Amino acid sequence: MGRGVEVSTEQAPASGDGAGEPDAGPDTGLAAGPDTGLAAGPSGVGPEPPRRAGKVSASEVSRAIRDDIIRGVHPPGSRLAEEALSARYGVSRVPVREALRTLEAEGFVRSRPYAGVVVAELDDAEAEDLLEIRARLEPLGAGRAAARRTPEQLGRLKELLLLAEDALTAGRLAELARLNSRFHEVLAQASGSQTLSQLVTQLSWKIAWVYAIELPRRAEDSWREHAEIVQALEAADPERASAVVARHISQAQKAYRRRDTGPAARVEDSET
Amino acid sequence: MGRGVEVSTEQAPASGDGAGEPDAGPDTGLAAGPDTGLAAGPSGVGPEPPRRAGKVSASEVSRAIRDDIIRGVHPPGSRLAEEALSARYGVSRVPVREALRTLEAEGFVRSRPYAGVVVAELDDAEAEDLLEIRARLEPLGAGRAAARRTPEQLGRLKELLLLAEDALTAGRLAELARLNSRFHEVLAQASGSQTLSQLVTQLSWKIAWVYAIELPRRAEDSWREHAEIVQALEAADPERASAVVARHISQAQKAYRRRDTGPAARVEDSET
DNA sequence: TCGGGGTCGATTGTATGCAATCGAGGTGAG
DNA sequence: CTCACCTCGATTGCATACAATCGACCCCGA
Repeated sequence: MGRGVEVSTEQAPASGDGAGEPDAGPDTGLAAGPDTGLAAGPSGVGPEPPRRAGKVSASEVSRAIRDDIIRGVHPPGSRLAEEALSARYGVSRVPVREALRTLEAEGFVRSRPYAGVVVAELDDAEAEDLLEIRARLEPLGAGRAAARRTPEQLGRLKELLLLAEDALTAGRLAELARLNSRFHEVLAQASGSQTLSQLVTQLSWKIAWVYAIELPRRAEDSWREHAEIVQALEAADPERASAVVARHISQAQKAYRRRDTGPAARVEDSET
Repeated sequence: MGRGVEVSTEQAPASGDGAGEPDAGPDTGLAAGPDTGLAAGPSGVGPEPPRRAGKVSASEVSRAIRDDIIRGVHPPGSRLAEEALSARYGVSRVPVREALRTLEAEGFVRSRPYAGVVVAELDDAEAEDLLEIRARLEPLGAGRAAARRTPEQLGRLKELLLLAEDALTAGRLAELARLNSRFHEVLAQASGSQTLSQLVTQLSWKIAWVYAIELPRRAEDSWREHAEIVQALEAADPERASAVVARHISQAQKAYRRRDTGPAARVEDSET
C-alpha cells in the first residue's frame, strides 16, 4: 500500500560518535527505506495540520523508532537526541520521551540521567543469549497456543504462511523478515497469556533486530576472514591458513544455525 | 488546584470502580508501609523544595508505582488515573506518564488510548505461565552467571543470603520477599548479559507480584473452600464433601508447588 | 416506561516554556 | 607543557497550559 509522502533527507543519526561500528557498512539499509514510519512532517507542500487524527502518536512513535532501530537506521551505540527524534517523527519531545521509556523497558535503548538515550549494543553474546531465550520460550508459547488458539488466529497464521511463501519465491527478504516477526507475534498472542504473549512479542522484535544487524555484520566478518585467508596464503603459512579457514567455517556454521529466518522454516537442526 | 500539602489520606485507588478485588483485605500493607515509596510530599515540617535533588524522579516514580503494585496498594484491575498518581507521588503528570509507559512495557499495567491505565489482571493461568517462564530462564541466567560473575556480585549474593536468613528467623516475610527479588536481580546482573539480565529482573518483579497477590488470594480461597466443606458436611453430602476436599488439597498442593519463596526459604508449613 | 441522541464534565494526549545538569572548551597557574 | 578549574553552550527533566476524546447524564419522543 502506498504510504504517504516520505522524507528524503533521512538525517543519519550519528555525526561521528563512533561508539559501535567503525562506520563499517554505510549500506546497512539506511537510505533504502521507503518511509520513515510516520507522517514525516511538513517536508512537502503545505504546513498541513500538525498530525493526522485517529492514531495516538506516542505509541506510534515508539513503533516507528523501534522499526528504525531494527532496520538499522539508528545503529547500535548511536545517540538518540530527543529533539532530533522530535523533528524526524514530527511530534514534540513529550511523546518522544514516552516512546523512549517504552523502548528502554524493552531493552532497545539504554539511558542515563542527563546523559541521553543510546541505542543498545548488540554483541555476539547478546545475540546468542537472545536466541537461547527464544529457544526456551517459544515452545512454551506454542504449546499454550495449540491449546487455546482461536480459529481467527489460526487463519491469520495460515495467511501469513502464504504471504511468506510468496515473499520467499519473490526474494523479498525485508518483507520476509517482517512477516517472520508478525508470525511470531500472532503465535504469541494465540498463547492466550498476556505475560507470555507480550514477552515473546518483544522477543520476536529483538530477534528481528538480531537478524537485521547480525547478518550484515556476519557478511562483513566473512569478508574480513576471507582477507585473513588470503594473507595467510600470501605469507605461505599453512598452519595459520588452516586455522583461519577452520574458524571461518565454524563461524559460518554458527551463522547457519541461526538461520531459520521465516515462518516456513522447517528447521530440523539438532540444537547442538 | 492546590496540590501542595495533603498526602496522608493515602487515597485508596478505587473510588468504587470495583473492577478487581472486592476490596478484600484492606490490610494488604497499604497503611503499614513506612513510606509510600517517594518523598511523600511536605507532610512534615515545612514546605521544603518540591523534591530532594539527586534522584531523577521519573524512574523513581516508576519504581514507586511498581512497588506499590507489587505490594497490593494498587490491586489488579484498578484504574491508575494520572492526576491521582501525580498527587500521590508529588510530581507532575509528565514523569507519571513516562513511568506508566515503562510499567506498560513491563506488563504491569495495560493502557488504551483515552481510556487510561489499568493494573494488569493476574489470574491463575498468568501466574502459572510466569513460573514456567522463570523455570526456563533462570537456569540459563544462572549458568551464565556462574561463568561470568564478579567477586563483588558473589559477595553481594552471599550477603543477601545472610540477610534472608535473619529475616526468615525473625519472620519478617515482607522483607524476605524483597530480598528474594533483590537476590534474583543480582543473580541476573551477574549473568553479564544485558538482555538476559533485564528480562530476568523484570521477571523477578513479576514473580514477587505473583507471590504477593496470589498467596493472600490463596488464603482467601482456602477459607472459601473450608466454608464449602462445612456446607457439604451440613448437607450430609459425602460425595460433594469428598470432591471439595480433594479440590482443596489439590489447590494447596499447587500453592505449595509455587512456594520456594526465598533464596533460603525453607518454609515447611502446609498452607492453611 | 424505555430507547435514542445530544451535551457536558472529566481525563487523556500533546505542545510550549523554564529550570537543572553535564560535557566541552578555554584560561591561567605551576 | 600539563593539569586543574571554571565558564558556557547544549541537552535533558519537569511543570504548566491547552486541545482532543470519551463516557455519563439528561432530555426528549414514542
